[in-house]
Amino acid sequence: MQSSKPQKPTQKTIAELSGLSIGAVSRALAGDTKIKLETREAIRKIADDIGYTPDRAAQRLRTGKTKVINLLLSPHDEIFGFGTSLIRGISRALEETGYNLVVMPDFGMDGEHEAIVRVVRNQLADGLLFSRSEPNDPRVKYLTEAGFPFVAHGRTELATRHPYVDFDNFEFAYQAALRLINAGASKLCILLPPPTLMFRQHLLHGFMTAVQENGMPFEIFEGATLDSSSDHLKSAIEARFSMTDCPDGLILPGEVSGLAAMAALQDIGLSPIDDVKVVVKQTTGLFNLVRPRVESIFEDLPLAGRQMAELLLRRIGGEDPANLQVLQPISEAPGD
Amino acid sequence: MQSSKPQKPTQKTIAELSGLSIGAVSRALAGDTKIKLETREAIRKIADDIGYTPDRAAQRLRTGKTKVINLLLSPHDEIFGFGTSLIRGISRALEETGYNLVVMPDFGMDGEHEAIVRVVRNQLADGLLFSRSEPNDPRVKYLTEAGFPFVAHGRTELATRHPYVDFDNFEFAYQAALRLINAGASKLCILLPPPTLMFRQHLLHGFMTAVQENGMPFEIFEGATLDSSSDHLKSAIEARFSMTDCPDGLILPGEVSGLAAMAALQDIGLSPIDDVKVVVKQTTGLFNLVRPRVESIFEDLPLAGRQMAELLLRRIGGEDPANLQVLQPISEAPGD
DNA sequence: ATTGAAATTTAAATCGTTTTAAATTACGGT
DNA sequence: ACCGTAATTTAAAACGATTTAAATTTCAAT
Repeated sequence: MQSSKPQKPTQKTIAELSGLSIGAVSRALAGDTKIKLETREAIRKIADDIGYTPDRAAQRLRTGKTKVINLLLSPHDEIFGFGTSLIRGISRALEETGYNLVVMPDFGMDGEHEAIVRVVRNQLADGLLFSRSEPNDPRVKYLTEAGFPFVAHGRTELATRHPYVDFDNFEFAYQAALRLINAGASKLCILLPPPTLMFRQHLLHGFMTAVQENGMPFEIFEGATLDSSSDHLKSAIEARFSMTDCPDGLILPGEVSGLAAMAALQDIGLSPIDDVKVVVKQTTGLFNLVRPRVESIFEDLPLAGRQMAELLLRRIGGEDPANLQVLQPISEAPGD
Repeated sequence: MQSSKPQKPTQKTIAELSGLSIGAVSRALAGDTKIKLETREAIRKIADDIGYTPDRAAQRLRTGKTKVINLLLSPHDEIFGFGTSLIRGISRALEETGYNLVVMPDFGMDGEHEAIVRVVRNQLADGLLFSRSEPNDPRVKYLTEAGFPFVAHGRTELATRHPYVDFDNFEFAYQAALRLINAGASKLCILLPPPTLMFRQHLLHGFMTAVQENGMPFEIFEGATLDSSSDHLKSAIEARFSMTDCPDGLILPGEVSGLAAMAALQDIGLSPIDDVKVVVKQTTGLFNLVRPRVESIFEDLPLAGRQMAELLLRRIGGEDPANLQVLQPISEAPGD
């Protein structure tokens, strides 16, 4: 009676069913033209009929290819849903490729490099994705040297050209400043990421270009960075904007910081519309729902994720790293 | 000169170095007491010295254990950073276990069940996590039947007791209603998830209990659910609260919907403080920064993720599913 | 010394695939 | 018919671990 377990079909099953050898089956399924077209089709059919799917572990053991992409998630998600947005984009690109996405939140900088080394040395993945690049990024250096495929979110200042997807933060800051100027602000201020991060430079450069081209008074916000806790950022903003000479135009390159700053302004009795003009970077639809409504410029994170994954696959496929670089332009899409 | 590639150390390397057989090495590293303590220590030492780590693919092929946990990410993130929060908690629990977290966003309900079946049949993971349980959840049924380890976020109405982690949404709605009543609201309203989702029942039940115990007028919000797009929800709220008999107390069990509702109220000239009292469910620090400040009740998602992973590991370890159930109480922590 | 059971170790099979090298079959040209 | 080459297919060796069954060693008790 009762059949003793359906027994997962393997190439051996197909070999027996077709009377061919396992080797022939393997080649046939791989589409090797050394196998007669006729036999290839016959085998393909049997495989489909019995619902054969190759065993990942066996393939991986034999070939060394893991079919795994690793995403290093930084603990600093200064933007709401940063991780999820990226993940969604990546998964989209990986959807039909047979690749799996493994996420590794790195708990503190301490373990991060160790984690990367482990992935490379133990062949835990075929490629690596990470964000928050630094001018002299040690991850980029290590991976480049090891010849391990990766795509960074953000550029670096390293000499060797490596794969990246970056948002045009120069343009973001430049346009944000222009908007403030057009709105009538007379002294501009921008909140920046910590100096270690590459995109601080781009933001700063874009900002400086705009203020200098227009001869505007300005200041770089001190006392907090984009990575500061909301509490800290909020009190820092309150402190600065309680003073008499405070700026009346503020650029906030992140949603959390945008919200924190607006709360701060309102809590000390300033209007983010009339008293201090605000421009935020938006990555979700969040600011469409925040009142009062402030200006925003959109960064498409799911798109970035998709592009990162696509570049990574091409890199794994052997393409020259120097050609795998994408600079994402700013857009005003609502991002929902 | 130049050594020809460091050659990743395997058990064979250790066997040669120690003069023992591969089998002995394997047992020794596994801590098998059939191997003399002395030898075990010697082997352990060699392994550490040469930096041996077992090959995942080989272990997986031989044992059938993947050391992979699969997370099905739903496209309906009605809460900001739902995915990331959960992921963070899960990763925390998996940190030292050797398990990897693979995330699979399911693109539409169509592919979801297919994806689950594939994971089970192809042994793509040792266990599965997913959210948004339904009263008669097909995933729970299938996985229970297949004997495949899983933990659901949310309970079901199924007869067999299965592992879950759930937030006490009854208590959330109950307490939220009480707060509105205490704040002087005279007619309460709650926004609910779609009828297919289990937690709608809990919210509804908690809400009804509170209004009936206090003899309050009430209504269930119609025209939108927690899963509606922000745009749709916003116009629905605007429509309803433009009418004269509208409620003056509103419960919003999600951050996005909370924000959308507040925007709607403000846009039609109502104050979320004076005109319509609002209570939202908070899962991040978001609402600490939203002005005007409204009441909130906190759901700890990273904690839920950690608990889900812990239960899953215990389930994989063979524990009785019926005992692996956690009901998370509400809390007022700021959730940052 | 000898025996037998317990303690320790080894040899070899196995998981499911890919791939090298060898074997077989087919076929056009003489 | 026969030969040589091209076209197909097969047998067997990996990949690196775990595990069954068998072999060896150890050692207390006679």
